[in-house]
Amino acid sequence: MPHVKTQTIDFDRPLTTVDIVIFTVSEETLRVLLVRRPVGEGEPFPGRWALPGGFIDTAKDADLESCARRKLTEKTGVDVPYLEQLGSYGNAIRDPRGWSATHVYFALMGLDDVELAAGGNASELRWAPVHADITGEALAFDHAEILAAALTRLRSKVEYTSLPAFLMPVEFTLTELQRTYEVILGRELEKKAFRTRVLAADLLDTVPRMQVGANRPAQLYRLRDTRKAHVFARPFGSADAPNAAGMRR
Amino acid sequence: MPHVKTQTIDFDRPLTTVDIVIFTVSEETLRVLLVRRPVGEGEPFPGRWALPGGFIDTAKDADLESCARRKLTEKTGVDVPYLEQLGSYGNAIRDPRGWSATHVYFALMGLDDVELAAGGNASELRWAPVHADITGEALAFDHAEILAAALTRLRSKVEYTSLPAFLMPVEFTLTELQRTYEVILGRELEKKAFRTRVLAADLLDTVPRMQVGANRPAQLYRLRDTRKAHVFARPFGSADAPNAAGMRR
DNA sequence: TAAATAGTGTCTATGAGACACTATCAG
DNA sequence: CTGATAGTGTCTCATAGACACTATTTA
Repeated sequence: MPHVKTQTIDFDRPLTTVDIVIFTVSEETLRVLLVRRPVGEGEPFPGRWALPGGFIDTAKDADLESCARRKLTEKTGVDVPYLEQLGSYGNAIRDPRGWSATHVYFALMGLDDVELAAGGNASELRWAPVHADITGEALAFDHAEILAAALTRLRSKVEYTSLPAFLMPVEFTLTELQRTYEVILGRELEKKAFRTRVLAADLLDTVPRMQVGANRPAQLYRLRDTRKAHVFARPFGSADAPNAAGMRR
Repeated sequence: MPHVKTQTIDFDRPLTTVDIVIFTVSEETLRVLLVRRPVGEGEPFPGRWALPGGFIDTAKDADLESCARRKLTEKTGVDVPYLEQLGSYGNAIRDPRGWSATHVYFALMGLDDVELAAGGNASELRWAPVHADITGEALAFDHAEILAAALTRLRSKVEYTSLPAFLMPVEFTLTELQRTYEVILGRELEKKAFRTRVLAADLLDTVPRMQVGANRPAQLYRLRDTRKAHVFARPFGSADAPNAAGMRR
């Protein structure tokens, strides 16, 4: 009898969910994890792609964040290194079942060791590339709008934080990290300025190995603090956008 | 019969509220609006001070933000110039009535023309000064924690945005604006650097009047865009904290 | 006149941007 | 050797910080 207490409250309770926008980078492409909506009786948006998430289980979830972590672990099989709240979205029309609100989390992960183990059926889960117009895709609910907000947040924070380091495999070179910045920002950064800043920030530990290839070997690094992002005093610049900070949230 | 549809959903619905942290500055003091909890049958935290807010009215509120605006207008009688989402807080224990989640908004307003008209009884509503230890006060629910988060957000954004301009009366001098920055940041700023930055940002319109007093008159300004904050490329500095940006959210 | 606050001139230090330069590998 | 990418030296420019200076009012 889950609704015994409801009568003591004067207002109807909105449907409440938690959704997660989780990004990664692979093949020099920013990607977001999507799941396919189930097809069934009374299911909204059957068969459409959606952000991972779902209803809060008030019996199992102690709070919103652990609900988000639970859902992520169910999908990716790993404990994500970076998780923050993006915001919440609630209105009368986003869910055909009624007034609903979703608490949205924003997560980043590297892709070295992970397979999307979950669910069995791989067609139900995919790392979708984030093209320029992905926010126009026919995602379920208002998830296209939420994804757009997450992208804005990501791009904005990448301007002045070390967030891209959370999108890397465990070990990486400075050039690879710079490429991740460039992929997200959609512009090139100046090599010397980038390296000076990142190294001065003391974010990275060198690992005593080099990445070899058909050229001069590159020093490998790994994140020193895998839980907290670094904030640079100034945004990354570029030739055309000397003050490209955008709205920082 | 508000709960007819509930049986189609497998999970219990958390209680859902919207709360607002609204700041202002008066008498060189940062203040937050608090309301007294009602005393009555089944009311949690009776008589305690709390952030303004309450249940979503799914019949009247089209979305979360309009719910927040409705509650603010009920309390302050004005349309607040700055409103953004702070985040959401939900867990099993914050409300004795059950698993609950609140969507929290962050608002700023100037105090020139406003009386707390609402409610009639003035003892139910107050602009509480934000002292160093206000977050230890015995606010209702987890509102002390939410207030602490809002303060962190405010202080963080004041380092690199024009947010304090939204805390000013309609017309103000540069020195008064600088004082507001200093009150919030808890440290003094360098006059010349402050003025150069603010004027270069092209945020303000001069009004063709001066503020007179027992000294040289000061130019009066007003905000050019009363809806959008400006983001400075670098944080405001100080003697002791050349890189005092903190975590920007 | 003094007191008080408004507002400016100017020097220095810091770090980003540009870009050419050197370094070290495979083949 | 060449090709390719890693990594550095160094100059210029913008702007913050410091702080002393001038400006304009009332009493």
